[in-house]
Amino acid sequence: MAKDFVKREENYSEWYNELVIKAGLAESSPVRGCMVIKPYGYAIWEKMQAALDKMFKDTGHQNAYFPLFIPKSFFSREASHVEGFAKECAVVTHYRLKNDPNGKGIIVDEDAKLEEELIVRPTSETIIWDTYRGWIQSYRDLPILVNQWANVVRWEMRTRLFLRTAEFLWQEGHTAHATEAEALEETRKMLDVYANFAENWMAMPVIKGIKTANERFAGANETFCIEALMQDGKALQAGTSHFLGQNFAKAFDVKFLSKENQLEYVWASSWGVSTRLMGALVMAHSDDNGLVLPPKLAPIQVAIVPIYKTEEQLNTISETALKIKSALEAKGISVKYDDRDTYKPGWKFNEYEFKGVPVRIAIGPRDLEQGTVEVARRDTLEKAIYQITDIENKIEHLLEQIQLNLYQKALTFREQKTYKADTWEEFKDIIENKGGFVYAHWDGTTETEVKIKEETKATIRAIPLNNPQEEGKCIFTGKASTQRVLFARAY
RNA sequence: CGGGGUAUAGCGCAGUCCGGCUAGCGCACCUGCUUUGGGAGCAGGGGGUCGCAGGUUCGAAUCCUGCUACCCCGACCA
Repeated sequence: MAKDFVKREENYSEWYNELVIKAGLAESSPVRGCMVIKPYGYAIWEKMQAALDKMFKDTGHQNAYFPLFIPKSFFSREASHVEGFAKECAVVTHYRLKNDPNGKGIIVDEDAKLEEELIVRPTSETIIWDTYRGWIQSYRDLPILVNQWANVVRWEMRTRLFLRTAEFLWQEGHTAHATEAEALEETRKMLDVYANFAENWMAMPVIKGIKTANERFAGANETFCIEALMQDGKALQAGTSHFLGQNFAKAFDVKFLSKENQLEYVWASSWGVSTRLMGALVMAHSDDNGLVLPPKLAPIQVAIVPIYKTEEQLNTISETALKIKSALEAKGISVKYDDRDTYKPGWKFNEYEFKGVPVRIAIGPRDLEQGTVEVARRDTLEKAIYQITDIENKIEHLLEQIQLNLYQKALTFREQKTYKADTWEEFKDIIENKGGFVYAHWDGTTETEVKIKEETKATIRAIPLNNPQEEGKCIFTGKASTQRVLFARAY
């Protein structure tokens, strides 16, 4: 596969697209902008889900499920929310089809028109807050800490596999609190959960920050985000956590009686990550030989390939291979022993390399004589001879090393691609010619932000948390500024 | 929604300008033999409403009209 595969440097988008398709992660579907997630891709998503779900449960959340369809009127309740999503909603208008009386095919039955159109959810704040009204009367009913795993639909103009599809899978947490401080704390806590997941599971370093008003979620008072840098120097928003204030409580009339017997509006947060993380994972680590998966998210962590000429050889090799397999599995390591005789070893080597399997073990007659195996690691492509004795601990250690190395590699890359710009010329030069993150002073106005975007396609990705304060002048207007913000071109 | 492009086997393409025998090539697939420590070789074989619908013609992948889908660049976005 790698032999007729587009190189990263030649065309990053094409490289990404081919990789996703040829590694068996996903493919586009007959429906505009939609995507089929194939078994291998879904297996990775399931590992992500499992890890995230546990983190949500560990922070006191429960899962629930709300309807796919939202009455149109719900959307207009929160003004900025409807404005933000109106342009990309799929709408259900009828509920029945019939045979075309004029002969062929099937048509919409005009008699089956819905009184009120239904929106296919682009996000669930509205239906959830409508529901929460019935769940909340007193401060004793709070907080509500609920997450839902679901699909949502946003009718985007242009789509890209995983990064932007018309329908995508995600989780959305929706919490309700008695106080502003508690809701804010929840918002920050979940941002930390996301950052932790990105860095420790995906091996992808992220910048935590706050979005500018211009980039804020429609209906939020504050949007927190984690931003990652991809290998082509473009930024990717990997997760968001929103402080919604009392906006949705007011729009859906969700009040509670406080300890002090006062009727008050509920405070809210919402937070989500999506299958976009799959795209991030691919773009963060993979190379010209294909996918590179961090061990913690690899569906197959170790592939064992036998090398043999005769059936007797295969039988003796299998004996050793299966012993190694169960020793590794006893450690919780997922292993595939690939003794298919329909493919040759060289073909299998490339196959597992292309699919990003972190560790490959090859066992041949030579190894059997010497009590060794050949171990190849995907991240560095290095091969080494290991004694079989204590192999499970050595491999376990190696997987940990690979996980750390991938993170370190991505971090080093990001640091190399992070710049400071003090003048407009410098800023434009970096954005145009180098790519990456650029820290620069900004006068704090949306007007300037929009103009910078128009001229350079760079947007403010975030105002980093704990951002050092520093006197300076806006690179665009020259007006006074107190801190640098993070700019980049983004996906 | 604006600008550009493409549509021929599972994938990638040639053929279209200038209509003509049975629509080709590479990869993949199937069978057989030889192979197996980094994508094997040889031989044989299967697979096509040429995007859809009309039209011109003795004859259309090729010319004309209409439609549809997809890709790239913008605007929009996780």
